[in-house]
Amino acid sequence: MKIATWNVNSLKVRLPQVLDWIETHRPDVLALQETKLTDENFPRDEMLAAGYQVVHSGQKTYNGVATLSRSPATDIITDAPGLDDPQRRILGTTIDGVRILNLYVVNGAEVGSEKFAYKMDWLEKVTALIERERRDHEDYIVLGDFNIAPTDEDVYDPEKCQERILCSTAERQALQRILDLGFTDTFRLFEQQPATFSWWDYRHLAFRRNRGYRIDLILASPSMAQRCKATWIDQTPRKLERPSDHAPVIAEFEDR
DNA sequence: ATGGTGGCGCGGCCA
Repeated sequence: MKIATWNVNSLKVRLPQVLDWIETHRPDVLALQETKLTDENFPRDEMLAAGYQVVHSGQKTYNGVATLSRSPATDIITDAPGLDDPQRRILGTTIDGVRILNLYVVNGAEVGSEKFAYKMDWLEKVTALIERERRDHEDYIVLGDFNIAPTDEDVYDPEKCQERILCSTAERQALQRILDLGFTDTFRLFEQQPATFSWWDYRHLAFRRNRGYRIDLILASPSMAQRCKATWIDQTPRKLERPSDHAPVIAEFEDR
């Protein structure tokens, strides 16, 4: 089973790239973030023609999460309890018996800002949701754009980024609280090249200089981590014309 | 250096 995540930064713009990519990689599940589309504008027919079922929780202009899958998705949720939130950032589905929680974590702007406080509150409520759902789903994957670089290894210049957004102790502790529920960052199950990132700012030639961050993660429950054969970041789409600022991440799991 | 780039959508917000 291949499970992937990709922040596409507008599915309207990136649709041809996404269709090419799923044709090449044939993931069983692809979690998308930042679709920036209402549900009625989602390119459902194109995805169906490519062999993928679609669940989307979107809004105009901002945010939006979609989960594409070769098998149908059931038990769909689009919110966490206590998060009375119009922002479309959460999409839970069950696909081939695996619970998949697709997240577009709040960016948080700047440490100490109002948006940062909101990010912390949002993460707390999502963590409570995961904790509750975990009891009913042994095979559980949490994936998406976490807007948190787990460690200094996941940042191009740790000193420059110290205690700044994406890297602060508070954000890393919030991620650790999810990991403490029994999840593994599957990328780190395997030997990786140093300075392998999943997001680079559009500005200052950051991609060419590899000034990036690894903030797109695939977390696995113990039963899934045990079956994980490989996790890698596909930087090919980031090199295309008019790319997303994020690269897709793929994890491959042995079948039960 | 408070800039810079990109998306949405047409002014200003968000990342």
